[in-house]
Amino acid sequence: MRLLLVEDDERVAAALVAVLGRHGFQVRHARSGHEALDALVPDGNEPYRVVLLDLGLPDRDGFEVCSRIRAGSGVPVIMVTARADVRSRIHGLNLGADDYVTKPYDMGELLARIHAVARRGAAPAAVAVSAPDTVPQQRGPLESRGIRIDRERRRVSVDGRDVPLTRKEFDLLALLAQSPGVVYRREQIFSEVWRSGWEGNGRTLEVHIGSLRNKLALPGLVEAVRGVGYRLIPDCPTPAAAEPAPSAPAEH
Amino acid sequence: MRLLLVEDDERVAAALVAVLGRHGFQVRHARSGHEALDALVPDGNEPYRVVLLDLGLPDRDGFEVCSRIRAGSGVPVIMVTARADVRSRIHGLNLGADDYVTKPYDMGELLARIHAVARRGAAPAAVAVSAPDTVPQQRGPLESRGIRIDRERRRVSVDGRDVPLTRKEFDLLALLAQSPGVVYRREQIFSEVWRSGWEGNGRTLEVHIGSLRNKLALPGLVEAVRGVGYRLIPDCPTPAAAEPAPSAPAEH
DNA sequence: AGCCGATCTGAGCGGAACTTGAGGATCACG
DNA sequence: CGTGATCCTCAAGTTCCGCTCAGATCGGCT
Repeated sequence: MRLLLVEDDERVAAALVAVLGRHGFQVRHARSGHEALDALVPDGNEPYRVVLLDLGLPDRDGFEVCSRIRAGSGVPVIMVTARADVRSRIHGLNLGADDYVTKPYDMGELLARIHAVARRGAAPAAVAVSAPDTVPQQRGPLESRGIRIDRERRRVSVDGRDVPLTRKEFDLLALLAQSPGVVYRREQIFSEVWRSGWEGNGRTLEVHIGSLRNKLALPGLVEAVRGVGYRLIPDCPTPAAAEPAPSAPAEH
Repeated sequence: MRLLLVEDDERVAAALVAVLGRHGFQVRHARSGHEALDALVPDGNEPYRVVLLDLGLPDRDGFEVCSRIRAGSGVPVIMVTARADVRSRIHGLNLGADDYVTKPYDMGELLARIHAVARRGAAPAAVAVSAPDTVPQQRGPLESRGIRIDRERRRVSVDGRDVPLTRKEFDLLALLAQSPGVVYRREQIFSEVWRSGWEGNGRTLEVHIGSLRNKLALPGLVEAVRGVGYRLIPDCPTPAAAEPAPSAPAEH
């Protein structure tokens, strides 16, 4: 049974490889998200039955890797991270992770969880090769359409112009900007930006979206999806078309 | 989306039913393991998409119920219990539970986990397994016949052309596309696409099917099955050969 | 306390989405 | 070939939902 381990810490990785190996897994070790995505491209070999996504500190990247994996494949993903707060858990699960385990964890439990997701049988590697990088998504301060979002300083600028945002506005934007194009449902937004489990009573969300739109002054950027939620329109004109690229699985 | 809640404490159950209902689940409440097992017997209704197994004190029974459920069905099971020790967790997971959540839990996280296990859909251990190549492809973008359905982005494109769909149209298409070729009964469609098991009064369903057909502009794609429901015609011209109608839904 | 910005709530508006009803087309079956 | 049931289309209603504005409430700061 093949398993893909994504882990940047060599020592942790070595230990895991050893244990997992002893339990019958054939482990492939990827040291970065990029390497992981490469490894997941179908190559005729037996596909991976589960991905163990364990990015130590740069967790932002972990989330991003997860959603990219999800964009092209249905492999079960277990996120393993030190970030134990509920927000992160919910966020990770909403991005498509199948399970979310926080460190420190019990090895036995991790194994049990791996088996639990693996026995569900991965949906057959989903769509063909296509859609490897349909959505360009920078790392670090993410940028698209002239918007620059600095998560650490919680600052946003449009075309160099600094735009002061309130807390909620920023969180909202940061969430949507995580995966431009993806539709975030209202409940999902509430559980990630507000305290989880909170149902917006009034027009709260709309009001904040409204003021966010005003401040950014980029018409059409934040799009409402009727009856569902909101999304950011990515800069590439036709993102949906996604270009099946009939002849060439042109990977950048 | 139907959900089976197994919970012996009336108050906890009531609260959960309320919250889950608000989040679009059609909840059936079983007060005991026995009742739960009864409820899981296939009865022609839409099957449960997930079981929330929350046995407060008589936990012994909880494990047993879980393994019995697993013996007869492939529904995803989430165990919710106060027993937090690693032993119990491992035991529960090894018995076939898909996730194990300990009280007290965060409602938002529970919801996220419910969605996570429901997302991948039950491996239908049910009867209708027949068709071998109609693996319900639950994750990632769906694609067939030049139609690309991206559920995350709620976008559909036909031969690269972006086709804007309304909520109902999209949900309808996404449902049918889950298993091309399989016939979805009207009631089933209503309970999936329209929340709460409300049987459509007028020509609602037909109208939506109509506009969906118009927008997709792929004649013959969405086929009406007289007196039953609708289905998508898969791209493989005729998986017909396998039409011995073994356990055919005898139309009397 | 008093100020001020941030957040929340409620009412009204406009438009998109949904529903309904009637008439015509099609199908299954005698 | 006739008949009833079922499905499709079209053109109204009707509901729902997101947007905006204005005022209320909350919370931090001096």
